[in-house]
Amino acid sequence: MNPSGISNSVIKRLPRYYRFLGELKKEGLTRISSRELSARMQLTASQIRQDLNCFGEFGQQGYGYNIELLQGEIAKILGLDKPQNAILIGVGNLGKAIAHYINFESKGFHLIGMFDAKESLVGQMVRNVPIRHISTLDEFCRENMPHAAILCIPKEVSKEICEQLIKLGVKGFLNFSHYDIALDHPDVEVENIHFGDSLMTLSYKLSN
Amino acid sequence: MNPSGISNSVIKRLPRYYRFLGELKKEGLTRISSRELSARMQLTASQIRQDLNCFGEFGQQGYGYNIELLQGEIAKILGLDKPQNAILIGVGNLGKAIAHYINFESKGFHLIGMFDAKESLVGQMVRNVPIRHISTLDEFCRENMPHAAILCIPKEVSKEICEQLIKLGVKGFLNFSHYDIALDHPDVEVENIHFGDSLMTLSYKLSN
DNA sequence: AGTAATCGTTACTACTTTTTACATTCTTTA
DNA sequence: TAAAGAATGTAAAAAGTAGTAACGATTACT
Repeated sequence: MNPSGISNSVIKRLPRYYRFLGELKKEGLTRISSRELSARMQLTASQIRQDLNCFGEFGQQGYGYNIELLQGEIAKILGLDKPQNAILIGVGNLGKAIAHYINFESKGFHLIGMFDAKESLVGQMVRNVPIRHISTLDEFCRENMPHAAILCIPKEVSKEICEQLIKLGVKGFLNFSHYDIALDHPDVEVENIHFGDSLMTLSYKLSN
Repeated sequence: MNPSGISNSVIKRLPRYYRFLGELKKEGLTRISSRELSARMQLTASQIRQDLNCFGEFGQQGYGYNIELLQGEIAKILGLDKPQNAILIGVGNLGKAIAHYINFESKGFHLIGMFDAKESLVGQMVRNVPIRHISTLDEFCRENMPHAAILCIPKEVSKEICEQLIKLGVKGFLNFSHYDIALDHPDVEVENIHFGDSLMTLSYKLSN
């Protein structure tokens, strides 16, 4: 169970609900029942009702859910309506791709800065955000107070930068490095994305 | 529980064991006890012993585990010793970064081809692998029989390409698109990586 | 040879997740 | 406007999972 009192499995399903509702909206639908939605999402109707019930009463008996309204509620639950400032550390191949590829705005964040140790990158713009030198991180954070950081840096430098960022008040990390962030900072939230681990897991599943 | 009879939570820990053992090796250590390893990895010793016990008896009473040997065993369990052929579909920002960034060889795979619909990309080389036109996918697969595909394509085209690949015998997917692969192909293995969902989850955790 | 260390393994406990079931409430239609 | 039908919200049960503790057995070390 999460600090918020909602189980992780429920929380992890929320973005998927959000996406599916977006599609239904695109299809021009205005209402849907838990039964219909369950068929589309390959879940049970009761699970959907129970998931939503964690956060409030968004449906109406005899009618179902208003798609637009429900999506809006989920957006609020996810905090998408109040974007948080984020910075990206490490603008190598991966970092650059992430910056180009991900639409932060629609996912609850506002990218306000990018940092790298490589002088030659400094000054370049990616999506109207300038790349700054890592030595200016402290100053930038004290002025702009980012809430979240996306870490696209090698494990070796992760520890130092993480501790620096946590001291500066960063509370959330999207972590692509293999460093185990903040194992003893209970107030820091981390989402890990480890390509390598996913590949090895896939390798396991294919070999067994 | 997995088809293999081992629970998913155990399997997901294997890559991390593998990585930690690699580090210990680098430090010049040759042996370690479950107790010492548990301290480093923030697990309980009991859990480590039980995890490993799913696959065999790799330690010795009174001694502990030989690091090199254990890492080798885990590599075998993960199938890293028998790399499988993989192809990458969609060589945009993300696909290109993945191709540059990930060392497939050390993670159980051998990248043998990349595909895109954009003519201007065709012929370019990334890490000595040529980009081919998507129209040649069928022919290539019939000749080279890839086991796995990394999907870096937009949702809209995912469905079609997935079905094509499954028909061609591809059994594993590393899926970056938001399409729900193979919901009714029980013999197809999928690892999903959804940046957007991870960001939204992080947004939730930061707002609640 | 005896002591200490450490594994492999079983059994237990706790937790989490999902499903079932139904009373309640709303919509719809005649 | 009343009755029938539809679908929710929610509590309680069931199923499934994961983690911990405990201990006999085995090996290393002095």
